[in-house]
Amino acid sequence: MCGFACLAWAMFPHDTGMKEEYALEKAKEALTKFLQENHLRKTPERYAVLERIWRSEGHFNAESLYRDMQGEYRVSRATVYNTLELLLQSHLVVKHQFGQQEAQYEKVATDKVHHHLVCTGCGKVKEFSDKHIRTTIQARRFAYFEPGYYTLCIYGLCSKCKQKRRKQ
Amino acid sequence: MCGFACLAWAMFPHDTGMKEEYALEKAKEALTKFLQENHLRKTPERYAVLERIWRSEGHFNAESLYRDMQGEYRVSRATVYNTLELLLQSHLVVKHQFGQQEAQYEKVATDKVHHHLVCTGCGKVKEFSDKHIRTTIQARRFAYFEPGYYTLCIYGLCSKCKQKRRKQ
DNA sequence: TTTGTTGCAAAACGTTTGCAGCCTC
DNA sequence: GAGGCTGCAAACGTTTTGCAACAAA
Repeated sequence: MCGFACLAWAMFPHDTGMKEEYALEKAKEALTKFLQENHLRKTPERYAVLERIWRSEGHFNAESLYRDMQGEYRVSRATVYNTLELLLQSHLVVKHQFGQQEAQYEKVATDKVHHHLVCTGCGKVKEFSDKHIRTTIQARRFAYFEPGYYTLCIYGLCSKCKQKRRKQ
Repeated sequence: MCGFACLAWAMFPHDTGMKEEYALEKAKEALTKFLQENHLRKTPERYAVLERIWRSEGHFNAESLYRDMQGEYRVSRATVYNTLELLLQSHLVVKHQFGQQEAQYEKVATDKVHHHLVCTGCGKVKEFSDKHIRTTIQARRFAYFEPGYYTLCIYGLCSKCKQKRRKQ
């Protein structure tokens, strides 16, 4: 048994060939289940946000999500924030706070649990995967704490910024 | 050789009996070295901020640091933020962005590299140490990235919030 | 003397909140 | 029909910025 009782991880097992449609459908089901269990309403806005996120790749922030949705849907900023909070609670989305800038989100659709390299020079964020690190962290148990998900950020200098610093 | 070229970790090796005075003195030396190497000025305000941090324990944020310093020293909020940025760059201080709240800082004085459990229910942050996790992460090398420090946050529910959720 | 650094206050920024009206249940 | 949820805009709190004065080099 994995200490990380993460709905999404369990739902989307290792399957690199998984169709996108299928993933979106599964995500919708998970959201529906979550809303029902918590006696929350199944509003079209909530599904619209979910869809928009599932059609995109990589990191995004609340503002970019809001902007991207204008035109296609009519959803307010407040609803974007509200819905992100719900998706966070249902483990369909993960939130990162890299620099001091705005929060970054990611869908937990694929099984690609990864870690982050954040350059303190230019602020760029790269991803990397390390099975050994992942399993080590996920194997850890806690007496009075139920882990849901984790974020590992390694801060340092990318090669470009390292060179810049040398020249000075 | 450790991939983490962290000034502070190298400077303060495992030594649980280290005198606080000594640690402060070492930290001042490190700051001086950093300022000189980067052609920055050794202002009294910068050393005052360093001292105040070194006399405290645990996490703090910019505002609490600023407030605590009023009376004893006369340092502006802007200088607090500026100096924290310098201490961050010199790896004398580490910065965390837990929830959506303000950033938390910590001195890197002792060798207690630790990880964090963040409760998504009440927002409380607990620390834990795990040598296995630590060494696994620190052993990792990167082709085009020089790691400085890392933060590992495990988000989940503390036992109190877990019980609350059940009752609903 | 030069110019990096300071204090102050205003501005910026992401996020949250209050409220009237809407729509799910 | 009740009240959870929405859009809108104003408010919030943290962090950044602009600028004149100061002081380290």
